Amino acid sequence: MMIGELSRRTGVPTRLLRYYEEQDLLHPDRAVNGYRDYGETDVRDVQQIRGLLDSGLTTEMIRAILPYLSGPDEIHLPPQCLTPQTAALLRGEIDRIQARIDCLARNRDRLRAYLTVVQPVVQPVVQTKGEDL
Amino acid sequence: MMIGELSRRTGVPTRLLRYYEEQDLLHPDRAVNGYRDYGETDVRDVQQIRGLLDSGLTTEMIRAILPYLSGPDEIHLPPQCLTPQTAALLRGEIDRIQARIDCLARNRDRLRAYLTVVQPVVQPVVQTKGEDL
DNA sequence: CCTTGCCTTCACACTGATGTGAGGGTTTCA
DNA sequence: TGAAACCCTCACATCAGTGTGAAGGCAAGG
Repeated sequence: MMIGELSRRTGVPTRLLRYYEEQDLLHPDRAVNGYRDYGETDVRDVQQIRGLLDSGLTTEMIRAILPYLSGPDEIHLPPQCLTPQTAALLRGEIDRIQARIDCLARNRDRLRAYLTVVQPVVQPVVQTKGEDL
Repeated sequence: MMIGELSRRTGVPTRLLRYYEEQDLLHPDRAVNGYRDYGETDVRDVQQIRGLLDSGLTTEMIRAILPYLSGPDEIHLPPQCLTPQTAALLRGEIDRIQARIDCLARNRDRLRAYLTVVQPVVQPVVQTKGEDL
């Protein structure tokens, strides 16, 4: 499919799809006329990229792990592709993701705690006539 | 305390402390000579700010909620200071953080699954004399 | 007094992720 | 043939968060 369709199907502007290619996250084929030619799997990949970017990962990290996230269930890479170095790299990325999760969870908890302290109970509705906000 | 000490105690460069002030997140007093004069609570505030920034909140959001977060345990502001809008905003942010956590956890699990499939068992320890990692 | 090490403001610059538009080719359809 | 709707590259702009350095004031100590 061409870039416009991928954009429509993912909701991601074409500008970003080109940017992700520039960042080596997507590798569409090129048609004879030079148009990018995306495959079906790119839809999922793009959503994956968006989610990870939004979660605070850099394109660099995503570039490192994306190949191993591609298949939903099926692993297509033969085991010997996983060199010790790659395995170590993956473990490192997992750790970093975990650290990020911890950080986010911590701050989520802080915000939640605050919210419950300050608003212990959701006010049913206004019972006085004044609007004091 | 002066900016240098706060910087040392929080690990945040002075440049950023000034930036946060410019963004209306910190409000140090000024000594007669013009030096910024921070209080003890600012240490916690700065860490708070760092965490929230790192969690993807903008300075604008933080500015909106920080006044309510200042006390470590004690909330001294009356609850009506938190407008319903701000509360909603806060809940929205919490939800978004949660979504990020979910996304990251999902992908972390995938990477782990990939590793365990491809490397079903962690080699106990080196039993041969080579160090190959 | 002079150096050293704080502090001040100002300001330019970079990065990553994005928006936006110019200038131009291609395909399709009327 | 011409307009519409695609596509291309290039490039400048924005935004938040930072780095960095210049130019200078203040304080303490030899």
